[in-house]
Amino acid sequence: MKIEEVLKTDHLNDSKKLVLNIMLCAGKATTMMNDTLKPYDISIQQFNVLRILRGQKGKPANLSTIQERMVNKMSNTTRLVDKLIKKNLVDRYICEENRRKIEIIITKEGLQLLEKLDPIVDRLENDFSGHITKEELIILNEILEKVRN
Amino acid sequence: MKIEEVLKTDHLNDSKKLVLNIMLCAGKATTMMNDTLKPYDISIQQFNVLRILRGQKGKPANLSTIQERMVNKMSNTTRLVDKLIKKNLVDRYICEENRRKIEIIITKEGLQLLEKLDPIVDRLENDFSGHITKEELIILNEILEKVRN
DNA sequence: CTACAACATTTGTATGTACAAATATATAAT
DNA sequence: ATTATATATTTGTACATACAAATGTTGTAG
Repeated sequence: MKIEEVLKTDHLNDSKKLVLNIMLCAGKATTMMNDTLKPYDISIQQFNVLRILRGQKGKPANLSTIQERMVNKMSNTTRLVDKLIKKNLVDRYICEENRRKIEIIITKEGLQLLEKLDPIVDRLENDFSGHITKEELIILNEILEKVRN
Repeated sequence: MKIEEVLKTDHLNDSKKLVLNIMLCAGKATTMMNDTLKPYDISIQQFNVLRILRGQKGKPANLSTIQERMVNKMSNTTRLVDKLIKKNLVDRYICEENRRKIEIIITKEGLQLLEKLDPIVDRLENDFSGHITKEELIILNEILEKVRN
């Protein structure tokens, strides 16, 4: 479906189209992801935090480190982590060397949940680019990286 | 900057990269848009509703019509419209033929605000695709439409 | 040692997103 | 006419996003 049909409007220039296409695609990805994660009682952002913590390979992460690496800008990592603690997916300690800092590590339950989710999320990501060829996928990523700068 | 650097992770497959690239680009567009609209005390979603109403060319729109045409799925058009009414940018009436329906029209102030914003938003949209060529822009839109289906 | 700036996190408020339940009105079936 | 069903909107709750202000901690200049 063309952008113009979605918005029931007349001709749009290509720059306007790009912004709308990006937003619509992001909306689609978000919805797919939310629907997939929902049965596991976890939000996209919570899932992202867990993946970042797993990437630490045992080393604890500060709130600011997590915030830096989040895909979407996160303006409230504190509350996000609170929810993960309630679900026993992460633990939080005060850093002994610098008591301003908070150290966060993923629990065994957190790691188990991620292992269960990994193949499910992989499948979803493949589905998301299921309507384009391998070549188009590569071109798309190249141009999108330029758009980001 | 490569996706892997952003996330400080090792190799990612192209499907995963696409989802991340889309989300990062959408985040960039959202931030640019928010920053631009902020001085005018209006959110992206409120701006979108105003544009939809202007597209009606005098005809009133129902809440469900607005909802259909929103770029991002909107699960709460009622409260969004409430805020626009408070700012005198739209008016709301109960439809006489079908009292279940609500008719919403843009006010003169709403139209004036849009006229002021139009060139500013156009510039922003051009900036957004400022790092890619005209040809890349066209290819990008073509492939993104396939991704959306 | 004290005052002050810098840093890291937390809290508060407004807005937006997702979904379910509630309300109100219109249409159809009996 | 009464009941049931569909339609259109509103309200409630939980979570996410954006930003500003507050809190607590560390490092440093005097």
